[in-house]
Amino acid sequence: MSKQDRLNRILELVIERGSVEVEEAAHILDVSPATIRRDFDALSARQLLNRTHGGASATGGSFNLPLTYKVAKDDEIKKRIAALAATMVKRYQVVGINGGTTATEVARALAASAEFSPGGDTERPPLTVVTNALNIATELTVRNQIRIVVTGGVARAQSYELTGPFAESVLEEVIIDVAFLGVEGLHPDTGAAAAYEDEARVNHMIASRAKKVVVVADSSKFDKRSFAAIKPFSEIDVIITDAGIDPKVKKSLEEQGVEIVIA
Amino acid sequence: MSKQDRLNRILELVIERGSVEVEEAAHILDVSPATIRRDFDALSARQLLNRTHGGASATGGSFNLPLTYKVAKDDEIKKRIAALAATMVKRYQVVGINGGTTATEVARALAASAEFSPGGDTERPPLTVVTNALNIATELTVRNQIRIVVTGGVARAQSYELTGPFAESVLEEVIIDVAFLGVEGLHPDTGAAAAYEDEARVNHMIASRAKKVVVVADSSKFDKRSFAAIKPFSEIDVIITDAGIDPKVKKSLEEQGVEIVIA
DNA sequence: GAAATTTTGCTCGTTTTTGCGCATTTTTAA
DNA sequence: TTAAAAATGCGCAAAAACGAGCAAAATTTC
Repeated sequence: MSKQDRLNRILELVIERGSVEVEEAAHILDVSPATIRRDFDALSARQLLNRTHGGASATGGSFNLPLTYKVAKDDEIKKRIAALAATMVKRYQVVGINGGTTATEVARALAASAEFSPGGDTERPPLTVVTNALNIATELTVRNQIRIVVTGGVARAQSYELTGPFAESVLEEVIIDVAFLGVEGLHPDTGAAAAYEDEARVNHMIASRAKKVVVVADSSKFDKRSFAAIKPFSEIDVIITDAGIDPKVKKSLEEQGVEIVIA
Repeated sequence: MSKQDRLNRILELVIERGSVEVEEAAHILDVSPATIRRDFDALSARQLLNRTHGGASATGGSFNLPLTYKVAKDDEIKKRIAALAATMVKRYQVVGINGGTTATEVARALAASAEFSPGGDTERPPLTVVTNALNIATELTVRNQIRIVVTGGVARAQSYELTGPFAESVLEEVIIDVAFLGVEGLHPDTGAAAAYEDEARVNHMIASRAKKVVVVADSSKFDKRSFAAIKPFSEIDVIITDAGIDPKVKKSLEEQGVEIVIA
C-alpha cells in the first residue's frame, strides 16, 4: 500500500466514523503510530481533517459531502474508466471536466497522475483543469499542483454543478484541449444527454470549446434516454466505457465515427 | 474516545436533555467528575453551554440546534462574530461573502438561520449568497434554502478563493445588498487589506457591488498591516469584532464614520 | 546495480490529559 | 442564622500522547 493510498484510507475512515484515534488507525492500516501521526499532520496541514490529542476528526468542510461519499464507496468500473481517461492527457494541456460521479473519478485520476514534482518547484503547473463542478474544484484545489479554473454560475444542489449565464460567459473565454464529460444517458436520438437543461447547456459549451471530446460512461448508460441533449454522436470523438457494452451498439457507434475504448 | 469527541458528546447531551449533572455525565462518559468539570468549564468559556452548580444547561443561543456542529479549537470568537453578522441579513436579500475562516463562519451562521423559515415553502429561496470561496459554496450548496452564485476564476489553494479576471467579470454583473468581508489586517494606512493582490482585487469588487459593506474581524486583526489594500475605512460601513479591540482604535474608527459592533 | 532520496519505526525527553486528595465555597435544611 | 452535605477549585502525580532526532528499510534516480 502506497503512502498516497494510506492517506486516502485515513480520510475515508475519518469521514465514515467522524473521528479516528492514532492507535486505532495504526492498527487498521498496519503501520506504526508515528507514521499515523505524521499522516494526520500532513492531512491536517491541508485542512482535510482536524487534529486532536490522540486522534483526528472530520472537518466540517467539503469532504463529508454526499457525492464524495458515494463515489468513495462505489465503483471499480468507474475508477478503471477514469484511470484510462487520465492517460489521454499530456503535460501542459488544458482539460475540461463537468460534474457527476464518473467525471469526478477522472479528476481524481488526473490528480494522482500529476503528482508533485520534487522540491520547491515553482514553475507552472503541469495541468490546467477547467470545471463547472464544485466538488471537483474543491478536491483538486487542496490536493495538488493543478491549476483549477472554475466557471461561475448558480450551484445546483444535487450535482454540485454550476450552471447559468455566468458559467457560459466564462466558458466563452477559454480554449480546452480535451473535454471529459460524464453523462446521464447515451441514446441514438439525443446523443449524449443530461438530466437538466441548464446542465446540458453548460456541458455542451464545455464540449464546444474543446478540440477533443471524450465521454466517460459505464455501459449502463447506453440506450438510456435523458431529457436534455448535450451533443450528438457526430461531435463526440471518444467514448470510454466498460466491457458490458452491447456489441451492436458499439459497432453502430463506430460506424458513426466514434472511437469506443473499453477500460 | 478523544477529548474532542467527549466535548462533542457533552454538547449533544446538554442539547438533547436541556441540562446534565456532573455525576451523570461522568458516569455516561466513563471519566471522573473532575474531568467533566473541566470540560464544562471549557465549553462554558466558549459559551456553548451554561455552567450551573452540579451540572450544566443549554444556552438559549442559536448555536445549539445543528448537532453536527463540531467544536473546533479556537474559533469561538469567530462564531460569535458570525452569529451577529447573520442577524444583519433580511429575507430575500443578496449577500456577498469572500473567503477566509471568519467569513466561512458567517456563511455557516447564515445557513443555520435560513433553516428555520416557514415550512413547505417552494418559492424562491429566502437568501442569495454570492461568493468567490469554494469551500463556502460547497458547504452551502447542500442547503436548498439558499441560492448560491459562485464567481468564476482561478482557485487559490491556501484560501479556496477564486480570483482573476473571470471572477471580476462575473461580479460586474451582480448587485449585492450586504457584503461580509473577512480580512487579513486592518490598519490606518491601508484600511482593510488582504495577503495577496488578486484576492484583494476580488474582495474590493465584492465590496464595490454592495450597498452595505461589513468587515468581520476578531480584534487581533487591528493594527496589522497587510500587503494588498481592499477598501479604505471611509468605504466600510460596519466592523464586527470582539471586546479585545483597543478603545483608542475603536474611537478613532468611529470618528471616521465606521460603526463598530462588539459581538 | 549503486547512490541518493524518501519513508518508516524506534527511542527519549517534553507536554497534555486525567484522576485523586483536600481545603474552600455554595447549597440545603433545620 | 447556623450546621451539614454537596460541589468546587487547586495542586500533584501517573499515564498517555507528542515531537524531534536517528538509523534502518524502501523507493527512486542515475
